[in-house]
Amino acid sequence: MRADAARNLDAVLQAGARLLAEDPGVSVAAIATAAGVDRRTVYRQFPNREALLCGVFEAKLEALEAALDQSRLAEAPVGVALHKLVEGVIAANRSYPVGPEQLTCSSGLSERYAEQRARVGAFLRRAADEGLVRADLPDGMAYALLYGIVSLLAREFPDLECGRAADLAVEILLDGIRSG
Amino acid sequence: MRADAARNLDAVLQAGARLLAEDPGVSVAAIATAAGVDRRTVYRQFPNREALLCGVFEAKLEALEAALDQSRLAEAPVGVALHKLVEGVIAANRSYPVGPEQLTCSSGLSERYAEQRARVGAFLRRAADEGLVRADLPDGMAYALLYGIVSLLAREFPDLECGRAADLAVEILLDGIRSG
DNA sequence: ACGAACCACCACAGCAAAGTAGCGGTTTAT
DNA sequence: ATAAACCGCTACTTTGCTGTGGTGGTTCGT
Repeated sequence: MRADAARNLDAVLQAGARLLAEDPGVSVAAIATAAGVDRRTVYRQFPNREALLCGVFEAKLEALEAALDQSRLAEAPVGVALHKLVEGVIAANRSYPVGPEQLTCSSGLSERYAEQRARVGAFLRRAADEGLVRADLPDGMAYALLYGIVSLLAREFPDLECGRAADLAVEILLDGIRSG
Repeated sequence: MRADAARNLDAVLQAGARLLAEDPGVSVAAIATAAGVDRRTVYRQFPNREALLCGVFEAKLEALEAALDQSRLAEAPVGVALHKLVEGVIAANRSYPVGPEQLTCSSGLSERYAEQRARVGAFLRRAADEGLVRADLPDGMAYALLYGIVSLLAREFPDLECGRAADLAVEILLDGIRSG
């Protein structure tokens, strides 16, 4: 791929993530315009609209995978790993504020997404085994809460710096908002 | 309004809320079909698509208002009021699983929504004054967390019975998921 | 029972967005 | 420097949804 094409691809993916987050039905034309690119250019790199959405999700997925890798979920002390994980996920959500719910993708993205879910699930099980988090929650709830709270913080409080947001997220996830 | 018309209106609002939750761009035709009603019938009660969306939001808003009223936010002990509030909001979210983010309504719904926010905000301030919840959180975060966790539980764990879900939601909101 | 209100089944125009095509000009890699 | 790759532009067809009109049949209120 040529350098200018790569530049344009980046711009399209970034603009796409931003616009899709606030309106899942944005037109390809709007995304192209926001990326400072012709509509035809988008169609040159993605055969159709759905492929573009897949591309955006794949970009986010890769950012998340990088965050998981950096957190060393299997080896690091659970507290440390959790904080790193949360910080990475917040950063990824800031760059690609799209949610995974609008994924009707026919490619293998769901599998990669499920794999991530499994990795984090295993980590949360370890956290439960080591006595950090409750073990009596319904299946998948710890995972849902982790991503829910993190997405909430990332989306609704954009003024919070990444590290501070991660501190708060971990604090709230583990200890709630009770006083004292 | 005649009885059959009211029945159809209910069906349309309910189907609309359900379908809109999983795809904000559903066609009026799809909603009508899901409600077991002709497309023309929808257009008889709502002049256009946007009015239909407003109707759905208004229905949810009224369910939420009823929940707020029943919780006696200003007088009841904070713990009791919080639990009642959460239970009511979960029930409302189950009936109308649409989020308030897709509200481009030009009618006065935003005002009513803001009023609700203010009522709950005042209650949360009282909860902080009485020492139940932390007072050092960024502005609006307690509110965002309350609605975020409640929506999460209502949406992702539909098998949980309402009361049990409310127990869990309050527990997690106040004390987090730390073990012990 | 009976009139009024409501409904379902076409059918139609208008529009916005998806996707496609070709061309002349520009950027990139070697 | 040059050829290949890429881009922007304009224009076109197709598709799916919106909103409207009419007609005959059905259901509700009294």
